[in-house]
Amino acid sequence: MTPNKEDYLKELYKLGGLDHLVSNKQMSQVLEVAPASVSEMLNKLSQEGLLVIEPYKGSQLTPDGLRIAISLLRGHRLWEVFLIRHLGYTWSEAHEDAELLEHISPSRLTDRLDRFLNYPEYCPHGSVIPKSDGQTNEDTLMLLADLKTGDTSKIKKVLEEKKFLDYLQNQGIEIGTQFTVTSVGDYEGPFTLALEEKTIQISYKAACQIFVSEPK
Amino acid sequence: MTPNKEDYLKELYKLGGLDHLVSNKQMSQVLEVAPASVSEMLNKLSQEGLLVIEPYKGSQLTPDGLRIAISLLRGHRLWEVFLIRHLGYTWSEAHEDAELLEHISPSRLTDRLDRFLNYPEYCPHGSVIPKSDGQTNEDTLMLLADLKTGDTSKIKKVLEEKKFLDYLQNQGIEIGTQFTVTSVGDYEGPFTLALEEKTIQISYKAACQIFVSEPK
DNA sequence: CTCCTAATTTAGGTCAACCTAACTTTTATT
DNA sequence: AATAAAAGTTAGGTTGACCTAAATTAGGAG
Repeated sequence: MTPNKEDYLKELYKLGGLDHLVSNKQMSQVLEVAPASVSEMLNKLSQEGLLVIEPYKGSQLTPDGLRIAISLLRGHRLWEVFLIRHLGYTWSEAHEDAELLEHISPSRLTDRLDRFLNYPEYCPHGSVIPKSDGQTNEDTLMLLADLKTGDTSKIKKVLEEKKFLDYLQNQGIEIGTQFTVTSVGDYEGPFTLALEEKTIQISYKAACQIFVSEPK
Repeated sequence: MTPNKEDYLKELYKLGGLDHLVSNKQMSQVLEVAPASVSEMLNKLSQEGLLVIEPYKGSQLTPDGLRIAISLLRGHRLWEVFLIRHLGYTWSEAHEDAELLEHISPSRLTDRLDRFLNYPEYCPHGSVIPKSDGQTNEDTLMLLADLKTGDTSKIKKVLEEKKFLDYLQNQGIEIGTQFTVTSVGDYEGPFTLALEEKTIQISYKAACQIFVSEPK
């Protein structure tokens, strides 16, 4: 299992899990390789029994592939906790270096790291950290984009993408931040949020990448 | 710079530093690749200006190559400190996983790790940890194998090799352990050492892989 | 229901890092 | 100094992961 193949499995999981097939096009976009390269690599991985291909339709992880993907995510998120909690990383820095470190996550290491960090439930960006046995209970969250004016809620999870993370951190948004939606622009217009200390505006696109708890 | 090339530079440094040429044979042994593969790779690295080859004689790092090699060693040793101090690794486990982690050591990460660990001077096996700027003041030590009966000294550094490390740790040898040589076998016979609490015997070969301070 | 477009696959090629086998240079021995 | 052994290099081949270009399939629009 090379770092390369690991990335294919991880992205396949993130894009579809066990729910639905993932197209080669999506894979080629997130992995930034040519579609032909995706076909080729997926064929190898399917021969290894890690995923199943429906030709021209898409592919999906097998239980074996799932196990590997989840352990990568576990490593990634534990490393993020370490980098932010102990080394003073920013959100986006932590994500970047965790992308490298996740490929060095034998269970001997991740299990001990987990203990050292005192078994954190969430990564700094709000994603659930799978347990050592691969178990992972995702919370049911909603998109900020689906809130209405007047709703009050809490930031629970954000998608991990460098520029987006920097943008959020500059705005002062953190996991757990409580806010009230004070206005929602029409036609995918911006959301205005009242935080504890200040009011900020975020684009509709950003609102689609932020998960929040049920509003009250 | 791939992890592969990094390993060539690191081993070249460990085998010869800037002192003397290193033969391809040595390189092929420590890297466990065919001699022909060494020739090929060293050629590439010399084209990149990281080392100089004297055909049929051996090769040596340039200042650029040295810089990379030292930063790898720095990463390796800092990771070892972390693994042992915070994750409860044994000597040999720490060495193994540090071999992987060292290839993920951008200075952003190692410098912060260094600070987190409170700027340790030595790795758990007694090697000096190079500073961020590449500076490294090696202590002058002597081999345990060169001590005479009656000499009293302290363990300062041990070579990092899995089976050897396990052997030492089982014997209760640690960096800083004080001991007195109570007998030296003839013809490369074993050394008998009186530690604080007990007496142990170690082979001549082992005595050649242990560094100690000047006896008093 | 045909046809066009977008997605996918196949074919053929590159590059990095390895290998074995054959050849050359160095060195050590007689 | 001649030559055999050891070390190093060159040549040619393999594998993994990528690429472009060409051929194929799927699915929606008229």
